[in-house]
Amino acid sequence: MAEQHELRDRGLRLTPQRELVLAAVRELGHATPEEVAEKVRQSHPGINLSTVYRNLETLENVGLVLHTHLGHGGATYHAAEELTHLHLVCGVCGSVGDAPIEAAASFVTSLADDFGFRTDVSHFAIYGTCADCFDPNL
Amino acid sequence: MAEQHELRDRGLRLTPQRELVLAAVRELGHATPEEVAEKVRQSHPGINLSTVYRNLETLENVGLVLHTHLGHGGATYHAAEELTHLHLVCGVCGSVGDAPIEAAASFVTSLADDFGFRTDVSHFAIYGTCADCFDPNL
DNA sequence: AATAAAGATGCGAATCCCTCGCAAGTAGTG
DNA sequence: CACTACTTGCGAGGGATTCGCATCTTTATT
Repeated sequence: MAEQHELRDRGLRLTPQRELVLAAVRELGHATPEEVAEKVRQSHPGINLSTVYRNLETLENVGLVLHTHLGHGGATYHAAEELTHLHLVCGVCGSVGDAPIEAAASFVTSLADDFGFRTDVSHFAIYGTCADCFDPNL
Repeated sequence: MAEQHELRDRGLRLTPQRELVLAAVRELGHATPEEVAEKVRQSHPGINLSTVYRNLETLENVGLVLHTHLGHGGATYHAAEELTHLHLVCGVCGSVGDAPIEAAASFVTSLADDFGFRTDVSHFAIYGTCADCFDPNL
């Protein structure tokens, strides 16, 4: 249960940077590498952006972290265990809303049944306009 | 019906570059700015990449073209009228498969009803693993 | 047709985001 | 405590996109 184990059990070395990157992703919910770096710098000012990128990649390789492309360009990282919702990305305000994964269940099933396509919910980003930005007058 | 009108009617000037960019997007189905530029160069070798970017943006502003983020990083552009399908992006081979938009109809409806979220099908990219890359042994 | 004003284009520089290479530092092992 | 492999920091490198600006075109007007 100690954090050390989850890293070492997966064959990773325990470095302060690595642990901080993972902790940051978990705290932030979803964040860009830049945001993760900023978070980590609160307790470890010297961390290098390259290190953040490399650790995110490493953590993703062992399944502790996942990334999604939410549109703008950069990737967004999530802790693997927090992926219990869909991401509703608003193209107007850029906000990322959540919706329960079950909302997509039948959709996912029909894609699998009809097209043999296995939808990866972790990479599932939905674009549109959120309720706040949707103006009936337009 | 003439192409001139669809551009001028939307307040845009008619330039050879603009028309060629639009034509290229229509011919290509979906393409990156780079690919559009390459296509345009077949008949207008001197076109500048900046011009392609600017025109894609302009055409998008007036609704003739749309873009999606298919994951890798760069945006992919589509002619607005050709958006009659969903994009199933395979994370393994990178292929972009199609599925009829109706497959998502009930999903879109429930997001609207339950969350007030208006899903923009044009920006709708679905990540997962295509039938060809899906190996039951994994 | 000639002309003026608004817009577009080309070009090069500048950014942004991310990746690399390398030397120095550090965790894990016996 | 020493050794080896993996990590980190740092700076350079690279690809994609954006910007600034001078020049040229399209359009609306004479």
